[in-house]
Amino acid sequence: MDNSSQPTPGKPVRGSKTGQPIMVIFDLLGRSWAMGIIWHLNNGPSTFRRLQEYCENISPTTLNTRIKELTKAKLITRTVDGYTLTDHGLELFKLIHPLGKWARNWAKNYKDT
Amino acid sequence: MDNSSQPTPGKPVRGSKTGQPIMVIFDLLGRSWAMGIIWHLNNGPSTFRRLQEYCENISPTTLNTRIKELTKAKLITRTVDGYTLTDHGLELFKLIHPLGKWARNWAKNYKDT
DNA sequence: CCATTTGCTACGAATTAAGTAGCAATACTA
DNA sequence: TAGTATTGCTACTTAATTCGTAGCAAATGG
Repeated sequence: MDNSSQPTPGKPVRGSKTGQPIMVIFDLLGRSWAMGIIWHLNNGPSTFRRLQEYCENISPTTLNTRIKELTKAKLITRTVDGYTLTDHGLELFKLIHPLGKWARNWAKNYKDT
Repeated sequence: MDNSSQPTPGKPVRGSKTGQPIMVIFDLLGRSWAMGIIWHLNNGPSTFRRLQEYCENISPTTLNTRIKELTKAKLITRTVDGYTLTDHGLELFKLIHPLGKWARNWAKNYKDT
């Protein structure tokens, strides 16, 4: 399979020719559905089809691509129960978790104006 | 200008037909360079050209598109000194700031295996 | 004035994502 | 144990996004 666009630390990515970790993560997470997949997997392991339902309207092509990228990045893995967050993935989830509450407040103000 | 793909709370976005705030934010930030722009603007106001330098290799087309989206979302704004984070944008930056340290650790383990 | 710098826009090419169909492998059922 | 359903994809075509380069109008500087 083509591996060329897998954001890897130390290799050129969007935002950093030298592959700074934060830019690697931004490149990885800054792709369609990536953060949503991590968000949903926090609720426990999911099969491919279930993940497809959770992410409304995601195409199998894109889901499969994201799964492979996130797996190579060791943020998710596949178990007998389905796809699940790794320890790294869970840590990452915990970091982005506060976005949920913040986003609700942001949305409220968005409407106000 | 075309407004149709501006992720807006309450309107269908990638990941949520009903436009849940967190999915709106994921749609907004899950586009190329979006998080990188916010990251760089934390260092203070930047002109268009300077932002272009900070974000290595970003095309003016994409930068301009992202700027418009983030401006409509009230995360950034334009002042006499250049583009800068709004209060909302600064809050958001503070939330994603820990990703920097985490990413460095993640990258370390990435190499280890 | 005249030269720079700035903030873009235009536009074609390349890359990424969407959408739909369907198939091979596994799990379940009668 | 043969038949049925479910799962995890792949194939393929079309649509949308992003890139890359050129360059121009407006503001700024000398």
